[in-house]
Amino acid sequence: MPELPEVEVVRRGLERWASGRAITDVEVRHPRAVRRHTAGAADFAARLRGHRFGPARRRGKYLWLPLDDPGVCVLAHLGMSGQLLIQPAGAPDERHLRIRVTFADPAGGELRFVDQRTFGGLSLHRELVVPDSGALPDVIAHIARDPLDPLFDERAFHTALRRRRTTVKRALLDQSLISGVGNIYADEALWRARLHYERPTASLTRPRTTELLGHIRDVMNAALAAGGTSFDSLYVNVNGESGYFERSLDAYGREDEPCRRCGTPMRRRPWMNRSSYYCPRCQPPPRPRRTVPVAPGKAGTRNVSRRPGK
DNA sequence: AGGGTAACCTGTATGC
DNA sequence: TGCATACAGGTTACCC
Repeated sequence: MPELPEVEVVRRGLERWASGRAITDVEVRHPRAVRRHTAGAADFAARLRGHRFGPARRRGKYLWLPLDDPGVCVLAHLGMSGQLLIQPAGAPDERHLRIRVTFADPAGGELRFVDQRTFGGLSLHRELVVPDSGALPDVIAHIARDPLDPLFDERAFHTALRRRRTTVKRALLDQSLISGVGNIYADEALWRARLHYERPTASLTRPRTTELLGHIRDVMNAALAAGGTSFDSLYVNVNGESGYFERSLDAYGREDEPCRRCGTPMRRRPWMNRSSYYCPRCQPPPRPRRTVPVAPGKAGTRNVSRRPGK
């Protein structure tokens, strides 16, 4: 369950049902579910066995559980279809069960990683203490803080947007600029901010950036309060329950339905091998940044977006 | 250097 | 019914 609110729902479940428990065994049923571990699945299992999970952490869409083996942690990414479930030991195996973790207190259930598309997985890493960044797994050092992180640096984010020569939705999905935002919440926040997804980031003023970030936080907090967004049984919490934020979506998945602000039919456009949903009236496409040079002798070429100061 | 695209997978929905 | 195609909430390697 991919974006920040859904991952946070899972983190809370792990914190409650997995943290503090001692691991007795790990069964890897699909080799690809263990990521970036050259020593292989058997070694992965051996390094977990006998250790205890610490508190559940999250940055953006990544989750991790430190082990009582100091400086070592288990990192999880759900990809497009991954689930972390706490199941009674006797429950029938799910069709796409990839990894099973059993504990010294079996009455508390076992932890299962289930993943239809195998874009997600678990991996084992060193947890580094980065002076300015807190403790986080070494391989996600490039992942930016997420908008719900109290230490998210809004000023630096805005500076980065101004410097980039890209469009606003691309930037929102760039996990090295801001993490946790995916296709759904990007479309929702852009709709709320009345910004077209192809708006150049360099054209955003500081107040616009502040406003956009406010909408991202609002929609994510609202989704979190509703248990996340679920379209089907693929996206569930650790107890297998769906969130119900889908009914509150204003943009995502609403092609041809009336904009909840102005009534204009919403549109869907193919975008980066997926879709963007927007209101053509509330979120008009940006004007081209540069005018085509006029023929010599004509009135003058006007450059609409000359950058201020040299 | 940084932006943009294709690939990694399995399943479901839709149209012919 | 069968078959082909499009699409799905993410990330990465690799083009240019």
